[in-house]
Amino acid sequence: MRREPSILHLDLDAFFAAVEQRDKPSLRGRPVVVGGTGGRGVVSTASYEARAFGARSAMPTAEARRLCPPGTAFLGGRFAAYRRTSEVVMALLRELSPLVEPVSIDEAYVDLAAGDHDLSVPGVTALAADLKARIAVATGGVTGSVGIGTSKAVAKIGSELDKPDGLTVVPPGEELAVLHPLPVRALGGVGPATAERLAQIGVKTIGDLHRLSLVDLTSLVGQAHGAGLYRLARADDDRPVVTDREAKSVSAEETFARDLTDPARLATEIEALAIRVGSRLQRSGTSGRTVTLKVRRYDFSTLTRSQTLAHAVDDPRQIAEIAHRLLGAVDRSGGLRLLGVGVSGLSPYAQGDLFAEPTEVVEPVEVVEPAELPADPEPGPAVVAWYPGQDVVHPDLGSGWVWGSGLNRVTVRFEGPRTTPGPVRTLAADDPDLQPADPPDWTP
DNA sequence: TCTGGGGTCCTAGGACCC
DNA sequence: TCTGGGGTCCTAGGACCC
Repeated sequence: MRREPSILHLDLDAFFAAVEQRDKPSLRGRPVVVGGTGGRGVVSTASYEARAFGARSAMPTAEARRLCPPGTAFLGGRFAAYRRTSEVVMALLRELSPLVEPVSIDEAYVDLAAGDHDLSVPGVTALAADLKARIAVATGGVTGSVGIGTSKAVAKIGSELDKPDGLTVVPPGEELAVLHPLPVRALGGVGPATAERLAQIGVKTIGDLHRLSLVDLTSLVGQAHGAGLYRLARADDDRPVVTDREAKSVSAEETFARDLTDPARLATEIEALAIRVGSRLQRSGTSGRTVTLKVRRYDFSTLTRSQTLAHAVDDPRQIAEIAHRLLGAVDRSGGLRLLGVGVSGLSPYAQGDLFAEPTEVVEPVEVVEPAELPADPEPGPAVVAWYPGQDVVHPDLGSGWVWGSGLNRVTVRFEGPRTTPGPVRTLAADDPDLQPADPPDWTP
């Protein structure tokens, strides 16, 4: 725990749904559910309007459909748009400090002590308010909740306290007063199973947890977990903000619309998964020694089978061959609902070739520097609001997304053939040919 | 038309080595 | 003759996170 509130946690509010509402004005103010739209889909994100009807993350989409009224939008998701919007936000965070730890596409920690900031409570409060305003402008209205405190755990809990669009600074010395009334579930690492175990001995709040001895806690939930919770209940958390971590495993899995029994179909699916995993390994210049097959049966029982090899692999054919052999040893009667293939035990460089250089991934990009363009007159009202990351279409130039925008110009990167990034073009912001793209998969 | 997909970390038992 | 213990690797499963 630090003496100053120098760790910031940002959590974007209902992020996927917020991006959809930004890009499709007709969705604003209405319930929006983003996630799997098929029969076995689950909800990734529900907008706050949808949450009012009970829709929640991880809920089966079928249940969300029952809960939400007609007119609710159920969307499959546009991950490229989310990633681009996320990058805009992460770039703003990196302006605050070089120490930014993205936790996921919509969440990050920032170590403000590594930047040049006034770390008093009023100082960081003003900083957070300014950050939130800049995020809203840069993303076209996506909001985030910020928590600031003397540790990661306190910052994270702070960001949860005032959602959405929240701002909570926990002053040094007040950590326990903030933590102790909260349910144990508020602590990172306390899920349904741990909460249930704690509830059985009458522990409901973090304050209750504080009264448990280390021995009681570890005997209840295990050595590492118990020791971790013992410290968290005391706001004793010195985990650093880490900018990038090496991946430890790469995997792909698929739930089928109907359970599969046909051996040929299963073999095809394994090959497809192995190609997804292998190509990602090759793109990142890694390979791994352990191949894992995951199987979920018709009754939702789930098992894994793995094999560790003498050498690391990244070749989809080899991965598929091992996964297929592992599948041969599991009971497939009754049908399989899901198959997954993963590779772990990763090491840099492929296939045990010690002298190979990592494959350089070259993205062909043709960029027209926006700097060559005339500057915008200042100040003045924007003609049209364009937002970085926004999907757009142009009758002659095709589909693309907004790279940057000024008061009366907009820079768009148009998609090239297939997935090759196309050229960047700058257009007048009021060009009538340029239109926001409608999000696909729109089901009223 | 119940329950996704991509991860991380921990535990526990057995094999094997010293 | 009898009886160890520690460390590491592998496998499988489970909890948890977003």
